[in-house]
Amino acid sequence: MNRVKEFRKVAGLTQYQLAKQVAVARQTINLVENDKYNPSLDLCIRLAKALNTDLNHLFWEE
Amino acid sequence: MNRVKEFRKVAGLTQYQLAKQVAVARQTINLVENDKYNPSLDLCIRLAKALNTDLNHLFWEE
DNA sequence: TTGAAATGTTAGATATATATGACATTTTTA
DNA sequence: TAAAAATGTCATATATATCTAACATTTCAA
Repeated sequence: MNRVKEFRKVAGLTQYQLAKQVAVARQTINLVENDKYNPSLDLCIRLAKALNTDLNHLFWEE
Repeated sequence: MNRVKEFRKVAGLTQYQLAKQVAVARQTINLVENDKYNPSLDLCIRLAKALNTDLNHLFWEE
């Protein structure tokens, strides 16, 4: 249960736009948002930067 | 440049002990500590918990 | 100052993250 | 409400994280 979708919405981005910004396929964003798999640290960091936040806010529970 | 080695030392653990705690091979810990690759988010979270810290402290720069 | 423990590193095998392409469904907008 | 845009999902392919095993080097205690 990460918060990528939530932060993406706040940033006003579509999955496609976010995918382009972090240089992955749109499907990859979709799968990450729906907890269908386990992204690499590198991708997590790129996502956090693209969404103007940090690792804890996106991926750390409690 | 993550801080896994630093936190592991503070916790008084060897690479082998930490590896066992987070259920990976010792070599995986070694490679992560030396930035030889890109761990999965899941492993990062297990490492943060095992070292009593969080994602930002271990892997977020600045 | 030797021997044991810890760490670094390599090679080959396997599991899985990620890509591409395609299509179905849902949501949004004209 | 129809068309367009966004999202969900599947299949196949590829890159790479992670495993095991082995050995070399460094660190540390007796």
